[in-house]
Amino acid sequence: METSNAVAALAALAQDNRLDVFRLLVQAGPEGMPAGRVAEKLDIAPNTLTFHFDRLRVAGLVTVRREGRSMIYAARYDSMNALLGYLTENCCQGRAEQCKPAAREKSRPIRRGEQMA
Amino acid sequence: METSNAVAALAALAQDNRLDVFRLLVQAGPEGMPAGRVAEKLDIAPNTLTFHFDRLRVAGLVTVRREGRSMIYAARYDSMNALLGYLTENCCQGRAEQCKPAAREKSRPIRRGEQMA
DNA sequence: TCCATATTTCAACGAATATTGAAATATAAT
DNA sequence: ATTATATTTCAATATTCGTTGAAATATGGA
Repeated sequence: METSNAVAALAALAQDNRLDVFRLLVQAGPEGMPAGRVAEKLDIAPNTLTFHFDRLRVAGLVTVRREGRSMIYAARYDSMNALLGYLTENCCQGRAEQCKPAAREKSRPIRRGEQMA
Repeated sequence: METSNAVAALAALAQDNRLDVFRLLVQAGPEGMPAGRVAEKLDIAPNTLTFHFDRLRVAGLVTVRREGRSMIYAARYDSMNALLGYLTENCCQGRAEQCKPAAREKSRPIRRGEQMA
């Protein structure tokens, strides 16, 4: 992933409504969810939602397909993975461990044989 | 990390100059780099750079300290890690593998009358 | 066909953003 | 004390952003 794409993806996610939308679509799984149901669940006006879906779509983070009267949006897991890869590569000197401070909180258990950075 | 913090961090990185600044600081290591050197390396006006440093600092992504006449900015690896954690947790259903194309089941059209997740 | 449902398009608006130039501040050197 | 260096502050500006309401489009059902 190139830097310009990373900026686009970050910008797409850097808005509370859009981040909520994306998280909901991730939860919904690969089959996606109709726009109306997203609007309902997150209490966002349909036209506002169209605006945000568009941002996510242009940034490559979601796909759309029509199913009858509904437009079904789905998260693009591959794009999210590419973004995580970019951030790990460029903002952690290539290793996620680089980002972990020595005295890290107990956000997750430490597995056997794991390096402590 | 809470969603509002994630949005703040994403917004801080969602700008080409700022992403460049952060990447440079990550490369620079824990000791950081003086503002002037960042300005020089990235060819950004000093006052513009102050604006961007501020955004990164408020978002918790960098620290500053004075060293003589210089202000030395350094990347906060822990914050970056927290952001990566948030994204992995909330946008990949808890596993980075979820985001890899190979790991997800092939998407199929939804049949009429089929219930949505 | 006519009507209801689902979503998008469009114009408008205030708010936030990124950049610039000029002036201010803080520290160091002479 | 004066001058130079490093950075910030401030006001101004153009641009982009997020939301709203009204109207348009697309599909399905009676």
